[in-house]
Amino acid sequence: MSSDPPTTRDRILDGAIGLLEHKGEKPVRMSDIAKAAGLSRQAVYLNFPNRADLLIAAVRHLDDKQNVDGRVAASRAATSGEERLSLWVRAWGDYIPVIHGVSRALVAMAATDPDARAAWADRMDAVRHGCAAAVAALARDGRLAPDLDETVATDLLFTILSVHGWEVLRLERGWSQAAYLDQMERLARACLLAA
Amino acid sequence: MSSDPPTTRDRILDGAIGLLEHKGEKPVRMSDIAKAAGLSRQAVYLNFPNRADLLIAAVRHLDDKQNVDGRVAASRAATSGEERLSLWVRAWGDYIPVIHGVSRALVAMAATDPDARAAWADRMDAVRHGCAAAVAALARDGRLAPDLDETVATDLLFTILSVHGWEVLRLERGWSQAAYLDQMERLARACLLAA
DNA sequence: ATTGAACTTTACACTGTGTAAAGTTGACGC
DNA sequence: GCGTCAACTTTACACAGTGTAAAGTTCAAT
Repeated sequence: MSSDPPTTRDRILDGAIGLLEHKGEKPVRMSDIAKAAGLSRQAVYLNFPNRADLLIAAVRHLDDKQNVDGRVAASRAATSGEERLSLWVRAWGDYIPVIHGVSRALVAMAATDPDARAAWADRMDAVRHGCAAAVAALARDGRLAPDLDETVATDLLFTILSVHGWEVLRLERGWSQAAYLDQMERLARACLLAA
Repeated sequence: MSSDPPTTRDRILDGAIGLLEHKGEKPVRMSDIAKAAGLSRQAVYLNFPNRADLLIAAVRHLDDKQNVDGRVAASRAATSGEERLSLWVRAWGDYIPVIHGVSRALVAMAATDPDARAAWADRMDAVRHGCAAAVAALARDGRLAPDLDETVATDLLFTILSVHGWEVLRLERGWSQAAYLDQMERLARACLLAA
């Protein structure tokens, strides 16, 4: 079952993802990715028109391999709004480490490339939808803080759960993933729940 | 009083800051900065060894012109810990729009340039100190949430008050500065204060 | 034996940074 | 008026990284 050798395309994407995950200091170049996939630089351009498209494909590749949909489905199964909020915070919080490497590269690329910008905006929109759904579930239960409008609450939750925040706490401040998740859940509840 | 014509150095820095403030799409190049200052590209290199140093100087220049110390001093004058937290959130929150343009450029530069990385880390450290002082004041008053260690509380406040968060809410989500400040104050209180 | 796809090799155009050096300009001292 | 010094311009080039172009290799399938 699926023991076929991976396609060149997949080898490139897996190589790129690997490099971006453990990347230090220097940005990952097309030639680095080629080397990681055991190809010439030109062969990479036979599979992807440019760096932006490669990075965008890498994100989608990760989503497939890591089953984002499945992860998120768990939070949709929640019975109460509060439970849904917790599950969502943890589902997304646990997905951040997975996409973090590629995300960094894509965000950096977004500074110069409109396609990269659009692709990242698109993904962040999906995350915002997850936040909106959690907030809506809270509101339905009458558990949303009364002075919070649903849109504002969604924006707040979305901001709290930013990849950037994860990077600061986890990588710069040295928090464990468990501590990160606990505090984000606590923060989300403190900020959104009615007293 | 101080009606001397500005030095070339200052004209370069002011020009760079202006460009970075209203920058759209494309990154600001050395030649753009030169043009803004009414100089040749080479003249810029007579004043700054490289782009990273120019950006770092621009941040410091802004600090001087905008009197960071004065702004922060207000929060130090607070009598209660709670007041200090509010004043700090607002002082820093109101400074973010000022440095935001240069900050973006410096952070982007940090991806490739160790000096830029160090300069930005240094500034963020200063902000963290402001957060730590506010948290310490709360703790002194016994108003810090009992399940929060001072370090964790500082990290949380620091993350909440990230430039990135401001960008998301203010620029992407279209919040007003007043709404941003109100919600950040509310968030900080919800997250840090004892019930 | 031929073909075609996947790949390599070589080479080059382009952008932006940074270096190098010779030439211009104008204020100031004498 | 003359030199000179600093601030600047102009021209030119090295370098990295992306992306394009095209000719050559390899090998499996037909």
